[in-house]
Amino acid sequence: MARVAVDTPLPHLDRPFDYLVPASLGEVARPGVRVRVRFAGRLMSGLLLHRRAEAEHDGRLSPLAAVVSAEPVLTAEVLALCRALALHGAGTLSDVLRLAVPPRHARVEAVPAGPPAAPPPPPAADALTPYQDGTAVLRALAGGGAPRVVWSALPGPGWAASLAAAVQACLASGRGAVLVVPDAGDLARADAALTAALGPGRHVALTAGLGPPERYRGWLRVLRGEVLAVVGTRAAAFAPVRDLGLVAVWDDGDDSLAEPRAPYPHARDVLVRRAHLAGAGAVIGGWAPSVEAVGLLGSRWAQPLAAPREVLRARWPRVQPLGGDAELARDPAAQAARLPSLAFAAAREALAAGRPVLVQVPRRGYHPGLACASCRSPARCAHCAGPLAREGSAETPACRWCGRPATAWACRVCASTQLRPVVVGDRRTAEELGRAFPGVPVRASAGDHVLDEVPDGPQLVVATPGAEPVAPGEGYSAALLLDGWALLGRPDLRAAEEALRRWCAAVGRCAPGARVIVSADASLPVVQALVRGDPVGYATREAAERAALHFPPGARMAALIGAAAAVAAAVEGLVLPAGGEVLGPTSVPGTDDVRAIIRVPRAAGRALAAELARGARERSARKAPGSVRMHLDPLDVG
DNA sequence: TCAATCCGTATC
DNA sequence: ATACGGATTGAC
Repeated sequence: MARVAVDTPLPHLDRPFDYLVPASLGEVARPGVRVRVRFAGRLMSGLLLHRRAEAEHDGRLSPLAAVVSAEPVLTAEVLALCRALALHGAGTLSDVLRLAVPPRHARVEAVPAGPPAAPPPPPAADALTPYQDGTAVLRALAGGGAPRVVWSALPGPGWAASLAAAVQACLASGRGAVLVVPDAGDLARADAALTAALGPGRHVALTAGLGPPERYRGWLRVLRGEVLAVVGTRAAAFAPVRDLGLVAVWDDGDDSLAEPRAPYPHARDVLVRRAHLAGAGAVIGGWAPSVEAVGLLGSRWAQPLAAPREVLRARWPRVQPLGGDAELARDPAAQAARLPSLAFAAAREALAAGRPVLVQVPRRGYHPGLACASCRSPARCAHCAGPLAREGSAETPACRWCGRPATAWACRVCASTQLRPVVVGDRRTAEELGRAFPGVPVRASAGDHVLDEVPDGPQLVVATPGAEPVAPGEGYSAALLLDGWALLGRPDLRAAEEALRRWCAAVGRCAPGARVIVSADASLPVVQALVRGDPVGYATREAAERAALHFPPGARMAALIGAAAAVAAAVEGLVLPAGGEVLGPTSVPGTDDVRAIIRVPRAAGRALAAELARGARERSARKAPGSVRMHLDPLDVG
């Protein structure tokens, strides 16, 4: 008898089914193999979960139609992880398994397994020395322990070597390691650091850019134990590493780590859960760890890993905020080149020393939000604290969560009753800078023209957040972070956290002693956090504030998206946990869909996920018309 | 009384 | 989706 997870999209069939194992398949029908089974009269794919003597089902059993290949592609550890993720995200096991187990590539699979992984060379240097207890973390990993840390990385290119040192220490204990990074640029840097630390051939890099055969080849090498270490983009969080001893994620606040397919697991959550279930160590960090990561400190699941204050102070650049519009208006240089004189001076200084200057400008195309005309805090709904926006040419702005019109609005911070739209920066910045510094080369890195690195020498490097090229040596000598209020004024509850993460990414590319000018108000806590180099302190404060406003992660939210009638019926059929509320539905701009938001106290999060899953099973069992997408802990509730 | 058809429900 | 069972209908 074999228990099989059948690959069906129907939520009410989200449970294992029992099949007889024909004698001819007795040997190959092992746990984890891909199978074909007859299911409701049709031949369907599935994964063999386990073999049992007794069937749970009392009816007649069908035989397995075929074992697709003898490769046990689903390990017990990854199965347990997928089950936990499905439960947490109100999704089906099949949906999560599709994310965890890549499609088969028969030709690649036919190549026999190579020799098992050799032990790594001894560590050459301790790349965690600058951090308080960094050496202890490496020692614990090398000794078979499972330290879990939220890591605030010092600025500079050393982050990749630090992570490679952690992976190397884990490998030294005979266990495997998974490292996840947000994008191809960071992957190349982490890959190089791992090669430097471990030598060639002791790890694999997994990314969609490889193409299916190459990617499957690498994935199989991991599954077969030919390598014990993996670095990759978000799907690599599921890599079937043997004897998992360490998970690590770099820059965990980057939203490319959020999986866009249901049930939308975030690579950080995948890895945290995996470390928890497997008893592995964890390094979650970046130049600015996310509010969610810092939440792991509050619950004592992880310990902070940071440099001592004097090390940080020596390494952190001098950050000078430019203040608000009033200051700009008094500044004649600002009117000339739209560049305040302070920024102009910092750039000139670095260029004169023959060094590159980073200019960070926001991307265009953000949803225009509304802010307080007086203190510029994002405008929030008086009822549910959702973000306000003006739909089309409507006179009265409305809440993007619950849809209530904001009549008689008053700012929560300064009590002003005036609203104003947030101004977003534009592409002319690069040309204006070029005019301000004639003869100095201007390089742009944005969108589909991202530069990986720039050569040495005086130059202006204009980049959108996330596209900052690496500068030679320790980094840029100056950075100008423009249009800060545009980043801060986005109608998104994570706007300030995201602005800080992007600013810290720019700081991370700066050399010691660099000057950083940020065009944002010095009195804002998020700007002070940048000046002090204290993103974790900011995230801690932000988490407390969000809890007071019933925002995630202080509360749990779910978004239900689909046709109006389907969403209404789905919401109607739910029995919400105590303290739960429904916001909306409101229309989703640019689509025919609507979105309802369900918000419950944090303690009721598990109950909410269970109830949403029950609702989905019920709707699919009675073939309710229309489909409703459910997204727990959505990032974009703005 | 039997066969054809419809509808609901389970899918091993 | 598809298959199966039970109920329903219509003809002899």
